Amino acid sequence: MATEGDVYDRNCPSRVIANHATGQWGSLVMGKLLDGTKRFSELRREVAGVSEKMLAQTLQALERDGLVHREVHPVIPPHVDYSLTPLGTQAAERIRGLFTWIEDNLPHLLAAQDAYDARRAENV
Amino acid sequence: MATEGDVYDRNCPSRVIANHATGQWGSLVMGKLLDGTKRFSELRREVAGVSEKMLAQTLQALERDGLVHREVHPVIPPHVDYSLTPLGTQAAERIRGLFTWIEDNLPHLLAAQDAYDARRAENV
DNA sequence: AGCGGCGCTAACTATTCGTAAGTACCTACC
DNA sequence: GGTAGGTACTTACGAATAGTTAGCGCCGCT
Repeated sequence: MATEGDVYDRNCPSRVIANHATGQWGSLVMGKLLDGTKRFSELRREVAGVSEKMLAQTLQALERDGLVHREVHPVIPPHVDYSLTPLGTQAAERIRGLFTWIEDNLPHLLAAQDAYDARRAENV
Repeated sequence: MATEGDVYDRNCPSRVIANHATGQWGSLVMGKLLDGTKRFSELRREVAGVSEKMLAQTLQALERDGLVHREVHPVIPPHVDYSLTPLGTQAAERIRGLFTWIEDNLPHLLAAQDAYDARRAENV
């Protein structure tokens, strides 16, 4: 192995990429793009809560990492398509796996939160 | 389905849990704990770059979500063990999957960054 | 006797993020 | 024909969030 990655090394570039892919907006955008090509404004609407600033910033980071492909159609009004690269698709599948797991196990997770809060309450 | 989770709804509790699990420190901590029970100071050392404040905060969030188990041994000097719950183990496996994928594909990702930077440079 | 390790917490500061507005151009409507 | 709205962003500023430093009480080691 010529290049070795270690996300537990704070100076390893893989750490930065991991932050882009697992960050709040990066992960949600990747997950959405797994459904297919989307326009900027579609993502803005579908990834609820993201601001235009953060969406633009997130997409630029993911594009630089080679996870997202940006295609500009030089028409008026502007039309820009975002899609996953083959590389990005592989990453997105893993992210989506986590999200669906969380969604499927939400009842257990919420129950754990309640139990935790109850324990806290009685120990005061 | 009684309880429905949707990480793309900004008010869904799954969004918060997803942020804990995919956040910079949360994801790294979960990944590390997949190797087995760790003490606070072990995590601090092994998750390079985390501050004590963020580690404590992160562990508390993960504990509340039922992903991490915290066991205090009331001895002096203090001894606290952190481990993954069965629930946390499932989530951590998915996180680890993403990390190892990133580490394995680092050369491709770095190449993509270089290509992107080169494209930017000539278009100036 | 002093230093460092243990697992935190509190106060302060640096960095990041969200909010709101501006850009330049077009379509549709009244 | 003037206003409202949509496209894909960028910029400036206040608010939230993260990192830095210090301290705590107690211990073993030297």
